[in-house]
Amino acid sequence: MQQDNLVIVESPAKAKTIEKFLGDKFLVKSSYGHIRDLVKKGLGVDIENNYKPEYEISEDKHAVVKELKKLSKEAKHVWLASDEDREGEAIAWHLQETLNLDKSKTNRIVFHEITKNAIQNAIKNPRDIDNNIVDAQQARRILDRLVGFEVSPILWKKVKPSLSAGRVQSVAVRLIVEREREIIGFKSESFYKVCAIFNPDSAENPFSLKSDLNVKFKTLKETEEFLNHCKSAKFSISGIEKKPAKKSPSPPFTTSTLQQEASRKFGFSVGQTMSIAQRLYEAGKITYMRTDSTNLSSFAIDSAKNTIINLYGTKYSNVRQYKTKSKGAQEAHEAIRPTELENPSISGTSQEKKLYELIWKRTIASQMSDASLEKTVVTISISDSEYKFQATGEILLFDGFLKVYIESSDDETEDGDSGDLLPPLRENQKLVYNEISATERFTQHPARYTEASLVKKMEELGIGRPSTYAPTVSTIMQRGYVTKEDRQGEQREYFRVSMKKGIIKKEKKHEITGTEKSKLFPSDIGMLVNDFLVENFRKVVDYNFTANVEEQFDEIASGELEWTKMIDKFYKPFHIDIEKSKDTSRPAASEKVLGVDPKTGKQVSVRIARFGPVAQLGVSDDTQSEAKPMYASLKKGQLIESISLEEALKLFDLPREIGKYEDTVLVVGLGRFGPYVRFGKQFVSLGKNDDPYTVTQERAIELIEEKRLKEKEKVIKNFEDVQVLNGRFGPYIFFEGNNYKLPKDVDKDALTREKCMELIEQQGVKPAKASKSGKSDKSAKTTGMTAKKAVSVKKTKK
DNA sequence: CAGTGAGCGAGCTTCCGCTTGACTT
Repeated sequence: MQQDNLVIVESPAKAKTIEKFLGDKFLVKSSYGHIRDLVKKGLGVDIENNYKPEYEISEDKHAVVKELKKLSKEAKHVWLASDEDREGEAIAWHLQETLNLDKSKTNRIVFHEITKNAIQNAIKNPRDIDNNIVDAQQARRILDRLVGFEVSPILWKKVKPSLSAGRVQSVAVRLIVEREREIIGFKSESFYKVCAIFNPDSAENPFSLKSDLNVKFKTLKETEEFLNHCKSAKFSISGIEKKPAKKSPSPPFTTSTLQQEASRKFGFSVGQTMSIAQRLYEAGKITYMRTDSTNLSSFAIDSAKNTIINLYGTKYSNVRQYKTKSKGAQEAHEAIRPTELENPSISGTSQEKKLYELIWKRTIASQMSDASLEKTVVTISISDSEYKFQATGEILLFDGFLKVYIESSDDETEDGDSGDLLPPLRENQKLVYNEISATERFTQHPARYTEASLVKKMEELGIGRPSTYAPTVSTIMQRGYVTKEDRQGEQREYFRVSMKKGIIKKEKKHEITGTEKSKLFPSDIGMLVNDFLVENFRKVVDYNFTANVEEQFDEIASGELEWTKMIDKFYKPFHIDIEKSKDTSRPAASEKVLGVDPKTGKQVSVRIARFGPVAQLGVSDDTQSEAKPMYASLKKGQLIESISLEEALKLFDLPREIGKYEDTVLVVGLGRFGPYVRFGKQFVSLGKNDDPYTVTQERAIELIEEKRLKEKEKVIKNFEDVQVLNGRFGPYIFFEGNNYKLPKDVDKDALTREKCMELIEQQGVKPAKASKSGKSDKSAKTTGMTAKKAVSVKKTKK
């Protein structure tokens, strides 16, 4: 059966919804995003020919294009209904070109909400493709290609193959590198924070009042002087100030704010959040999840209002319109919201439920009344002193939106005690102290980025789009520029001085500081590449570069600027920088001399070598009399930028001998997968709590025996060249470095060598994996396993 | 897995933004 009208949208889920609204004269299909792009191989831009782009149908889109071609030929009218933004306009244009659509029967339509009314309205108000907007997109695309494909090859040559640079990713890396340098350069200072607990001086209405001193002392001496003064001082309330305050809800979610809240509240990575949201979207539970708009449709506002009145009453409802303020927003979609606002929860996995409920709460709260509070500040003066104590209290007069949703914040401040209820107090009331205490605190370095806070920063700078935030974060990790890591904190000493009944007590205490969870750290390569880019392509990695070119794209879109002129103006000087950078020597800072080893007098340096960052003891171009230099890989978490001479020297303490067992030396070392004990040719991992620098012979022997026991249990049958082994996924056959499946119905205990060979032949004999010469059977086994793994990885990639 | 760190130089890598699936171990 053939329909008169073909409507093409970007997303299949959207197509499904729209089809319901349009009736049976309309067939709604999806293009699955862009169908055409610059050629995959080579630059794809003809520089000599006024930057003429060379497009091709994307690899995975041939089937879609074929189907759409057929359907569009059959249809009487084709409606290009891609999103109303730059990319959407380009998608419509590429469709028209690729499908060879007859202009007389093709129209471009857009709608802002997915309702029957809006869509029928759109059909009534068709237009043509706006070529200026298409040109703006082409300029964007071509600029990104020129930057990416001209700078990346320079990195392959100067630093390492397969690296990459781009308008978005390189700035993201720069943010992380520069933040790390701020942290490295940060000098923490300590100060004393003074708190007091007061009681009334008469016993009639007992209470205790917590308060903070309005100054912080720099030294212990000052602090003790102050406490001494307090011994005999008189305290009284010199002021009570009440101030009304209100809090307003945040706007509904965009992609970036959803990623941030899901990260803060549930610890989701940005990729995780997006894939859960994708499932909710496909199930029709929420609106589109890649959006920069905080706008809600009139339908959503109405039904939020009804839901709020039903659940909480009229005084909780407050209809609000939000304006999107992020840079470069294109507003093709609504904010992320539940499709049905009357449903506070849904069925699904626990993650889906959590995310849905978060979206529901945020959306509903955004349409609720302000919370109103009363803040009270009580000032307590001290006789013969300028200093004052202050107690603050907060009373919630009306909860409003807080009934539903409380937003989390990135900087979790240590003292969140500003919301206490104060006891009844009066001016000039006399107080006595119960305890006055001063605790040593430390200034904090700026926080490292999390995935989500990086996205927040990128959005502020207008870098990247909702559809690329998560992929960009994973690209810079894949390239090895940054890693997401946990770090264990360190113990720190601090003082606490307290006074009760005139007696001053000084204590030394301990706390753990510097613990990091899922934070982004730059690698040495990341720092090196960043410095190279900043030095040679300052303009492109400038934080304002995107904002500047966006302004020009807007001018192209409004017809004030020709796209080829804009690109030419950018490319000419850019390409000169490319040529210049080829002449520069290897990026600076590739080697750093730390100093001299006091024991041997040899030079200690660090650099990036073929297998990563290493410390080097000695100089390689020394005279023949010198021995070859020694090398040691840097440990995880150590950076060339910040490693000290002492830390570098310590790396050479391993491997070290710790004794003998069964006439074989025991050597402790640090491998790629952590600390180990080597016993002859066998390697045994150290436990979590074993320190390779202090581990004893006894402990090592214990570990070896443990491993031996495991090995014993591993072998089920041993026919010398063929073995039946117990593996992670159950028993399997091992032969010539390869693993073979053991069918479930075979009794493993009754296996013979012949039966094994039969099973192997059935599965096809795999080529023997040559083991490294001079290795024992056991190590041959392990190398065989990895070799097989590597092969299968390659296969899936193809 | 647990070494290595130099060197011939084939053929490969790479961007940003739109969209979803497709494979198993």
